[in-house]
Amino acid sequence: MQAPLERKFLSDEAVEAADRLHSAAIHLLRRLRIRDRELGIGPAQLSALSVLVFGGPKSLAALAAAEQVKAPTMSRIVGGLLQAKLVQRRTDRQDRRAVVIQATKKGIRVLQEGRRRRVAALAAAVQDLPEKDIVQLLDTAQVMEYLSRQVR
Amino acid sequence: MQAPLERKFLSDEAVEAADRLHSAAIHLLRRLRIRDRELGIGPAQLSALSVLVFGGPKSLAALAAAEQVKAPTMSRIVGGLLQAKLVQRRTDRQDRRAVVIQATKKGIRVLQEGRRRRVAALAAAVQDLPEKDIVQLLDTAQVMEYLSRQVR
DNA sequence: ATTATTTAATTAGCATAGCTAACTATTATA
DNA sequence: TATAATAGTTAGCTATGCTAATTAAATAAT
Repeated sequence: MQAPLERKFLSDEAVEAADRLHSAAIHLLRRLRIRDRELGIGPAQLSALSVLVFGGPKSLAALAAAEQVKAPTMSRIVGGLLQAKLVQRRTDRQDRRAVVIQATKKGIRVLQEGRRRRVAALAAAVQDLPEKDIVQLLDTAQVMEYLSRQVR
Repeated sequence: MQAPLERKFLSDEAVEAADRLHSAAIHLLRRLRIRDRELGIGPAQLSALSVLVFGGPKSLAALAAAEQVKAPTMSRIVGGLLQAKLVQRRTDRQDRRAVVIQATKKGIRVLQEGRRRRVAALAAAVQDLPEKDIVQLLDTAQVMEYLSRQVR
C-alpha cells in the first residue's frame, strides 16, 4: 500500500489545478443534475443519448468506450433509454452477438429539449460572463476531454 | 453588465460551452472515480472531508450547503465518514438540535493521502500540458465554481 | 406560560449509476 | 471438432442523489 517514493515529481501548480478542477467538476455536475431530473432522464442516460444523436448508431461496446464506462453499466443505461423509447436496438447482421443502438425520433427531440433547458440554466449564467471567459470555457472543455483520456 | 445584442450573439456559443462543459465534466469525473475507489472512499465523502479539513468544523446544514446537496444526502455521507472514523460528531453547545462535524486526525491523514493519489493521476496529465493551459485550467476552475452557484 | 411554528437532523423508501462475477450466445482459433 | 475469445446480459453490491415523514429543540405568538 506504500506509494513508491520515486514517483514522478508533481509541481504544486499542477496539483492545485487538478484539485480545483476536480472540485469544480463535482459541484457543477451536482447543479446540472437538478435540471436533468426535471427532464425525467439521468445524466448518464442523457450523455449516452447525446453520443448517439451526434455520433450516430453504435454498438453497446462502442458506446461504453465512448462514455468510459464498463459494459454492464452501459447495458443498464441503454435499458433505461429503451424503456423510455428514446433509443431502439437491433442485432448486428454481421455479428449476431452484437447489438446496434440508435436514437429514435423521440430521443432526438428529448435531447434537444434537454439542450434548450440548459440554456435556461447554465448557459444563462454563462452569458453573463465576459466574452473572454466564455471562449476560455469552450477551450478548457476540450482540454478536460483530453485529460480524461490521459488519466490512468 | 453586457449589452443585450451581445448576449444574443453569445447565446449559441453559451449553449455550446454549456454542453461541452457538461460532457467534459462527466467524463473527467468518471475517470477520477476509478482512483477514488482504490482509496475505499467515494467521491462525495472525499469532497465533504476536504471541506472539513480545509474549512474547519461545520454543522451538517453548513456542510450540505457547501457541497450543494440536501441535508439527508449529507447526513448519509457523514454517516459513512463516521463509520470509517474519518470524522467525529458532537452536538452544538448553543443549539442542541445541531451537530458539529469535524475531521479526525485519521481523516486529515487519509484526505491528504487520497488527495495525493486521486489528484496525482490527473496532475500528472496536467503537468504535461503547456504552461498556459495549466494557468487556464486554474482560472476556469474558478469560473466553474462561480457558475455552479449561479445556476438555478 | 403555554401553544404553535419553524428549524436541524435523521430515517425510510425510491431511483440512478458505478463496479465485479457469473452466465448465455456467438464467433474465431487450434 | 473442441477450445478460446468476444458481445451482452443478469444478479448483486455500493454510493449518492432525491422527497416525505419523524423527532427534538428553539423561536414566535397568543
